[in-house]
Amino acid sequence: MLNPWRLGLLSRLDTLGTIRAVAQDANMSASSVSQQLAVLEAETRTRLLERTGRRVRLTPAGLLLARRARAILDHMDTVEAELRGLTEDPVGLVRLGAFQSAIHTLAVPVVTRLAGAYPHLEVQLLELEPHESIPALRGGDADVIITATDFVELPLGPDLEIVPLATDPIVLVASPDRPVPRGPAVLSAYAGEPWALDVPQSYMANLTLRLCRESGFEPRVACRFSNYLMTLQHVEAGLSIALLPDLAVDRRYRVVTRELAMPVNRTIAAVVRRGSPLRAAVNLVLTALRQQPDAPALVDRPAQEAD
Amino acid sequence: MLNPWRLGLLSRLDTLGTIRAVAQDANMSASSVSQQLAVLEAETRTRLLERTGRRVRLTPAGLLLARRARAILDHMDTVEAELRGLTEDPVGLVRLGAFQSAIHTLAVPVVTRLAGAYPHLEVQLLELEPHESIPALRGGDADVIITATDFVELPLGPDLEIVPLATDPIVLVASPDRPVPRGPAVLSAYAGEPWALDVPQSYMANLTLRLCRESGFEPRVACRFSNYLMTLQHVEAGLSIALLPDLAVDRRYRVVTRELAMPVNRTIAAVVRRGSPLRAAVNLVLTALRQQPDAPALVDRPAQEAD
DNA sequence: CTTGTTTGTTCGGTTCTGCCGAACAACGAT
DNA sequence: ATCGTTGTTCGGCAGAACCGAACAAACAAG
Repeated sequence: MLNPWRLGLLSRLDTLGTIRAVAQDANMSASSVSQQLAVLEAETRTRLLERTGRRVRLTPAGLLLARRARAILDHMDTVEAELRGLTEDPVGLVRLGAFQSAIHTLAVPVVTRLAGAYPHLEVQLLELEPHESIPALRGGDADVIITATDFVELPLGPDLEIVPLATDPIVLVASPDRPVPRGPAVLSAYAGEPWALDVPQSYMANLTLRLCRESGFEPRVACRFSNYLMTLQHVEAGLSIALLPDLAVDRRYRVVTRELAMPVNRTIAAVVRRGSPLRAAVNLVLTALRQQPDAPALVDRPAQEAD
Repeated sequence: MLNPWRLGLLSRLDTLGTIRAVAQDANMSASSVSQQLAVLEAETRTRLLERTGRRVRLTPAGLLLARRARAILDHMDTVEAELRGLTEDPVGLVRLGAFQSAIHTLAVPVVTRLAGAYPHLEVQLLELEPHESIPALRGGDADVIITATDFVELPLGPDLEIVPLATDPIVLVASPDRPVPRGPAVLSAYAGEPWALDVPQSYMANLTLRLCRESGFEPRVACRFSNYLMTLQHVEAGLSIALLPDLAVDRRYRVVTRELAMPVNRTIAAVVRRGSPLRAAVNLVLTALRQQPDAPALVDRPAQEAD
């Protein structure tokens, strides 16, 4: 683990030229500076200094590290400043875009919770499907969006920051009156059932068709709805079964859900614009989204350490 | 000064959820983790943790810092990796672009010095004026360029990295046979002299005209050369005086130089492409450029520290 | 309601890192 | 040749970081 204080000493050595000057500038003794730089050399296992005459010069590696050190310290300063700017209480308007099934399971609870706790914060809710939410975010028409993809790593580019929220498994949903065995569902067992599908070419319709065909049958289409709630009603009435994202299954409907024997997971993530320091209000919404109790936690990175 | 080890603990807390898990993951006791996070809160003077029930949750500020911590640690890892990649000895071709007057004062000495010390390193020298060197660098036709501007902060964008090398003062140059008083030169004293100018619309010609006019006279144009060496010969012969960048004045010519009473300085800087890790050979050339003994050192940044 | 387990925090003692001053070695200027 | 300057090494000390134990609080189970 590279120590930034030592990096700062190296950077100062680059600009001031002599160890004594660095020591004076940092209110330390020259011996300490010498020792710390030696430690830095040991940690990085690289010769950074070169004794030439009675002074010291930076090796190519040392000079590179000195420049990079400045960038790192700037980075840390920026973060610190951003953190301080977050102290002020969150006020203003935050426009939160979410796709349909995320609205009532994620967005609405968050908005109601925040509305009670932060009276000066206004959260505007926009229904934006994944394909339209990214441009809206980039164009400044939304401040935070909730989107879903099949991959954990979204190829969105460096101008956007992704905050994973949860994984959303695709589940089989059926009426409790129907004979549905417990445990993970094997699709081929439902080959003869009437299926509720999304509208043609939509994400879920394509996915359902693909999974059914991979299981060896062509689903019998009982209906096509553009709205998950109508699908749920149809299923609840015992008229069909369907594949839906778990998030879309409102628990108020009398339906049973089963995970798939061949699991299919989407990643639900919040996205914000990067670059300018994050507004306190926006970060608050982000935090509230992550701390939804019913959303399964998502481990995103083990944060490896070096010595 | 924000401690990255502590930041790492915070990041792990974000992903693992509980302090004990962090302690186990980091081979520490839970008490230490708790203490270190408390220290982090004190250093940043911000509440990062929130006790909720018998576990702990991150506040909005804490969650923001955890995410930023990951970015910082990634940054440091990247630098470390780059540094390790620099250990291998520098081989290959480095194309160094420089403008005319920088070639024989900066570039050539560096190339000759490196040629002796690093037999596997090949440095190709290209004459590139400032206005054409930047596109050449961006287009991959050069690996390092030496350029000059009137401002220390070059508005080049985030894809290029600037390494200040020296400041280059504009000086008055005249034949030693001419009566030139010692000390800084006041231009109005040379109103009647014959002037050697660069070609019309060139940088130095425009600058000379502007400075003369600001001093209250129109210079009498004795000649116009596109090449500083020809100008120097003309001046040496006693036929004219001229304003030239100090770097352009080859000491082999029998001329005298005077600083200006109203100093005009250009900044000489090296520029490299940012983004991909720096090649060892390129960094070596960069280092050699910075360590030219006759180039006046340039203090670029005091590297401020916070506690 | 009580008990047991889990979680985070506080306290006292130990270990280790970081710092200083002095002494030392090398270089360069007078 | 002498002196001042620069960087490094060594012994000693202060403070930071760590651990284990004890404590407080919350949730689950009996």
